[in-house]
Amino acid sequence: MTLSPTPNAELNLTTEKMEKVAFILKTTAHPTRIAIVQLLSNHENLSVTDISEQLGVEQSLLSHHLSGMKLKGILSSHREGKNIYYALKMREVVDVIQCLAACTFL
Amino acid sequence: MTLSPTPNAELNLTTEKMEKVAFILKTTAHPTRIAIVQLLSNHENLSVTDISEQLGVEQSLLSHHLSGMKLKGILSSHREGKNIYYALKMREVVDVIQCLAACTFL
DNA sequence: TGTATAAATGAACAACTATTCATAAGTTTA
DNA sequence: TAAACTTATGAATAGTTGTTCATTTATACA
Repeated sequence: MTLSPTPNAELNLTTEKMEKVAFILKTTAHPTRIAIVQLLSNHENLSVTDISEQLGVEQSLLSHHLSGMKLKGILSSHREGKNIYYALKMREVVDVIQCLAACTFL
Repeated sequence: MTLSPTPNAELNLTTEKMEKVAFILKTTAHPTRIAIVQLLSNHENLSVTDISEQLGVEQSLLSHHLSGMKLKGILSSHREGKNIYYALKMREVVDVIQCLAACTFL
């Protein structure tokens, strides 16, 4: 049996916090970016080429998505030779996606 | 002690599901809309005027936000005399916000 | 019925986001 | 060092979202 994250807690965010939450949600709210999070939740590190091939998304477009997500703190990256490997940094977004994906009515 | 919603489950969404999740995230990803969810998570029903006063958001703008959220299934509404009362329909969005708000680094 | 109140709507515009394309910047290897 | 490979960047454009304002619709009440 499984409990909710913080059962029945009241939501009581400051304006600043709401802005920050909105900011992260906006960064996550795109099918391609959700696919990226999903891939990286199942593979510690992937190069841009790996991701591009897996998702069938063109290099440049993918790069734009990746650098945006990195800038906003969702992903991290490091170079290894010719390749740059991306990893999930803010793992909370996985729970966020999981939570909505579990809605049967979606 | 509290567990995560579905502990360590792998994320494995279809393209269609990713689109639906993105759709809901997008609808939530705005400070005013997060404030609306927060208000309605703490009060079963509120009229547009109530919300407008609480949030200091102008009637027409608020109305646009509310009808969008209703259209997308996040809120419901019913009329009582002159007033229209809104309520939270998709309670999962509270968990989504809660989850991100709990990130200490935000 | 006329006036007041509550909320929705639609058009216009501003602001932001996504996508494409061409090019540049690192890195490796011949 | 030149060629090949991998990724990033920037400009241009298309598409979407947010905001404002004026107007309309619905209801209540004098």
